[in-house]
Amino acid sequence: MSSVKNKYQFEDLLDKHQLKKTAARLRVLSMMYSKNTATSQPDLESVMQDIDRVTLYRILSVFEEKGIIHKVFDLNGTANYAVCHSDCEANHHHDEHVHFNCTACYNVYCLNELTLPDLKLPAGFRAEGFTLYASGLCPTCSKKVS
Amino acid sequence: MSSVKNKYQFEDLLDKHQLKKTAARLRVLSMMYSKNTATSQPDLESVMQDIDRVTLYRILSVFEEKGIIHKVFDLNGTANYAVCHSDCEANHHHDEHVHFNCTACYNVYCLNELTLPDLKLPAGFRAEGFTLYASGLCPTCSKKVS
DNA sequence: TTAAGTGCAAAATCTTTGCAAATGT
DNA sequence: ACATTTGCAAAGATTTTGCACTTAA
Repeated sequence: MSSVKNKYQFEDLLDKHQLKKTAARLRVLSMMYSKNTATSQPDLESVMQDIDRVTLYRILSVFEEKGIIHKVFDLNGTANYAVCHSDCEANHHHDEHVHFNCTACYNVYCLNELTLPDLKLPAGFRAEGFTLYASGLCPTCSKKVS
Repeated sequence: MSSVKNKYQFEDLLDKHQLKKTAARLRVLSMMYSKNTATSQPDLESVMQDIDRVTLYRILSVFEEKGIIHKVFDLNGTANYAVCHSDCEANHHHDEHVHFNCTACYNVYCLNELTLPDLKLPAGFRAEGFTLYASGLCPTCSKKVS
């Protein structure tokens, strides 16, 4: 997966969704693509202190509507946002993957390469989507402990 | 599973955890055991309007600490609480089961009878717990639609 | 030029904290 | 009687809304 993108690809991405290419949006995109973990509103705020808190809320919100990012809740119930992959459509996300929440650093990893095993639900339940949350130690924190 | 309990069993449960048997706590227990879905703070508030909002927060909080209930977040990131089963210990919950979140009525069902299939994580990740969230239509809402 | 996006102020929620009064044991 | 629990008020935190100013196209 080509998670590394340059400035022009971010601009294209915004174009594609009929969003204006503002500095704030480009910075948010650039930050989110540079990390392999999901980003929360507090994360964004602390990194981009010169951008208004409300603007960040609105950027996350419009990116989610357009299907550029998707939302995932961590162990504390805080919303974290991660970039979507090509098969994500607006409001119909391919979030059927595994999220890993580290209990030490609280980072949320999207493990896109894993597929969920099939699962039979009790009679009457009609499942449309699945998300598996795993929690424990991520590679980085795992090293520090052992 | 004997999810139906009477007044005396709730009192025993509180006793066991060295909690005083107050009217508010007994009512919360009774409500949570009578449902097969998880309960959110807003749920509780609307049903028990005569009990102070803060008291409900504190009851949920102490029940969770003692391992009487466990927390699960629904699709909207709202905390929902469900009664724990016998193998739940304080701060070490057996929540390795499947949660089903209905997209129509937003109820959260704990499907305790299902076990999670094994899953291999990428190198470096040390998983301690798993929770699978399924979303779709619950039996009740499923009937209404078809 | 003008529609979209941003910043600021303020409102609306949600959650926590402190303390006095009430309750359970 | 005494420690716990509750209710109320108020503080904190988070998220949303309205509107004037700014910016991208």
